[in-house]
Amino acid sequence: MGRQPCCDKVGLKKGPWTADEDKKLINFILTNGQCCWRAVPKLAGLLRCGKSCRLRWTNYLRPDLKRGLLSEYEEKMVIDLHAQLGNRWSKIASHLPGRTDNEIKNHWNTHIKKKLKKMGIDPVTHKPLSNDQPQISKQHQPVEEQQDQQQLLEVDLDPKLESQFDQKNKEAETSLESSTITEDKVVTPLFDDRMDLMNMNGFCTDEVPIIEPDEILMPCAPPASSTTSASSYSSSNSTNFLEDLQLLDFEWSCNYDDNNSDNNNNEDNNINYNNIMALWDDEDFIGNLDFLINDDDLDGDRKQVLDAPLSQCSRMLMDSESGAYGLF
DNA sequence: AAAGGCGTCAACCGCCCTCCA
DNA sequence: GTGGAGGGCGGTTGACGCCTT
Repeated sequence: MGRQPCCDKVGLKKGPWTADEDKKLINFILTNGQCCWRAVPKLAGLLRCGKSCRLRWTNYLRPDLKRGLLSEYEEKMVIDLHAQLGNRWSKIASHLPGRTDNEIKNHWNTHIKKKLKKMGIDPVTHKPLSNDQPQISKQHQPVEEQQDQQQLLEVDLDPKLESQFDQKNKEAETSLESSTITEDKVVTPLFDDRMDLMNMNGFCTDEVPIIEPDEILMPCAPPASSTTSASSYSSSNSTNFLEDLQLLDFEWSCNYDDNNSDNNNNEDNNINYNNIMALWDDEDFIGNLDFLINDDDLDGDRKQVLDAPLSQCSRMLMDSESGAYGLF
């Protein structure tokens, strides 16, 4: 006998999620947190497999997700990490804040693979393609492509950081002869040092923890005017779920203070939770969610917002017991 | 304007791993 | 030690939109 299916598939809905289903799922997770996924569809009133709910949440609805194309820097990180880890997309994703394994996998297959092949690099081995395989001879390769190829091997750094990096790298060279991979962490002197420097610069990288049920990061735009109300925005000027949240009349501070971990106070949590629930009851908001689902034409400015470093994030915590969200 | 090709990506499938009774 | 449940992961599929002819 084969393994039993993860759920009874009879009568279960498949295919694209509707805004209403999204609402139900988010509603449920905001209320109860991420618990047993198998029970989620039943409790949330969804005709979906638990697995489908988990995927929908982790790949699309999670509030800390970045949307839009991978930045050049992220792309280079993916290539670098792929060279070390292979197709371990979740590991790679854990190094890229706000990106999912599915997103990275798709981007790899649709963009990066072609890019590397075009430049004569084998996307599997990350070595120059052998002669029997079609490749562009370097002699005949356009200069700019040769430059691209070189740049792919190096992650761009802020010039201010470059000198710091050089110094740190020298130290690293003395302690580590070569890159090594451990079970859970890529140990690449060059790469990790760059990561350290990025952290110094306020850009969160390195080991990005998988989101815990009680800890969710919210990218944060500059503090919105407190006069903005939930009912005053429309889908026409709102392209992003996260942005929309920030436009609302919440007392959400963007000045996240790590030492302020005491902020998990229930009163604030309840206030914010009520705001969020009110938000989900707002039909415009669901409209925006639908817009988000079909969001495929972000303009440059918005993409910048989406790519904003996590240093600009406020931190949204979900009380693991009450399931209520609170914000620092 | 219509048809076909192509690219993209959300979602599904099935295997694997971990945990726990 | 063993088997089942639940979740994670990587590969694949299919719907949809855009582009070309």
